[in-house]
Amino acid sequence: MAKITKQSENFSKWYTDVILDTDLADYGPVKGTMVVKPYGFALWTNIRDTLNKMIEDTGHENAYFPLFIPKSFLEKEAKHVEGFAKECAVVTHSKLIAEDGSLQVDPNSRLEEEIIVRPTSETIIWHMFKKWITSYRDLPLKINQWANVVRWEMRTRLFLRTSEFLWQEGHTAHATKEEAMQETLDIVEVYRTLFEEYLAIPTIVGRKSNLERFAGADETFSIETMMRDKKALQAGTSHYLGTNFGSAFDVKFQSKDNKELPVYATSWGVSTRMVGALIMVHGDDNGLKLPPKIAPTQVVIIPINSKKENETKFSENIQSISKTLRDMGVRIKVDDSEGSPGYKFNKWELKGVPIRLEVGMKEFESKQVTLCRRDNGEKTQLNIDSLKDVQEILTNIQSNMFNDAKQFMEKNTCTADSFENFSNILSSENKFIKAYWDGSDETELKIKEETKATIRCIIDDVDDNTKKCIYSNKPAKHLVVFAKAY
RNA sequence: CGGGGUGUAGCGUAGUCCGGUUAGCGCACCUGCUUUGGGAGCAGGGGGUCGCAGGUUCAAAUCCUGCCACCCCGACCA
Repeated sequence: MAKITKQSENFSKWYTDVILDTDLADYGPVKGTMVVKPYGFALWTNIRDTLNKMIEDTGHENAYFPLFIPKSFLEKEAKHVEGFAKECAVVTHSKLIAEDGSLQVDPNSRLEEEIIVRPTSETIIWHMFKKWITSYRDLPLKINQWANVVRWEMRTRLFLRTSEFLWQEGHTAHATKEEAMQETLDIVEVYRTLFEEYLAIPTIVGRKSNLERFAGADETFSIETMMRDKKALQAGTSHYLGTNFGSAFDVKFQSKDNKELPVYATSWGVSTRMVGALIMVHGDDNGLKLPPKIAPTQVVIIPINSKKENETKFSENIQSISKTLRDMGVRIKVDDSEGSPGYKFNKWELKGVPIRLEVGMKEFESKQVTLCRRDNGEKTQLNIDSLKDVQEILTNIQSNMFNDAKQFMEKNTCTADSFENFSNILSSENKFIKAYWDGSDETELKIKEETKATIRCIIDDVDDNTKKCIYSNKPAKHLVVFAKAY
């Protein structure tokens, strides 16, 4: 395990170093693909299980739809096609021929209709919804699936943007516009809770501008987060799809009073990108820093008994400490591998384990453990009889990490009253900027061109004429957050 | 696709301009001894079709031709 690049030297390199050195993931052989290694998968699993419970608790059911989508399905919703056409993996043949030890595609096996590897599942799900929805009694239909999707991206980065990624995608169908919009917003709250209470990541929530909206949505809400380099990461989205997919797939239902009515839709998702957010929001020069609630290992115990004194009693002590913690429901690991204590301290700090307990002869004799916190580096002595305090310390670390991140985001969010001021901030400090915007695509594009900052989301609407657009100076329609984004 | 690079052991590299011993070094790995409370030391050891194919030559990692792959910067994006 080599030393990682400092954040201040090269943040991108730091990010990659951390992922590779902590065994979260590795590169796959096909460009843009990623192997999620056991430590990374354990982290993902914890996030997934937490969110899955929240999704089920809000009345959604899990299901699984096919990976393969007929090409014609994607053509049915005009904007959806446009948005995804340029990044689809396409299956065109079904056979290979072995020739002198090499494989050739069999030209005779060409498929009549090409198959798309799903970049998202709206089309296939609405194809099925047509079969399932006929009456008001079938609504609302609230489905979620955990799946992999493929988007053939030009530039990829571990966890943030890979050709294939894991996610959950929720798809719901409703009888009214109001109900669908409420669902869209309810999900935003579910995501916000996941981020703030479990991942300890503060969020900014708002609507997307026309240009940034999901292909096929009438309205997109996004969860925006600030990384340690002050760049924004869109960490989750919830879309109000109106009747776009309902009408594209000809889904209608009969109401109580026997009318034929359109079906309203939502879709929403979060992905393995969350792991990237976790790394970049909390990590420091010593590596990962994982919030206790989702850390694969919450407490690592390092036995230190180099001289192998009193071995039996010593290891009984370690076992008793482990058992006490395990019985409390704490996820622990004892590192009794070979290697120096210093090496292990650094290794587990790098891996972001919230609490390290050092137990050597000193501690053994005084019936104590040395407790070191990953969030602030504090070392304290803890009596063996007070091990139950660990639970409370974990809770404290969790909230401390959230507060740190929140403070960081607030400190690096400002307002701008002129475009000159606006550009200066972006070129010198790279902060989030709250500013007024006239609501036009044109202005948004010009600002992006000149500063590389984009509208992350709309946080408020304006209807009096006193507020002016930061760029055009025309009457403002919205208060928005600008930032450079991943 | 436009611009710029790079391919030598698991990783990082020297050597290429100017062809010439057994392709060198660091990390990692293996063995042994000494160590072990903040990334241990010493000694020994294993691992290479020098991206691929062809050519020039007594001799090619090095020169020539062709191909392939990957990386960085731009448009796309959970």
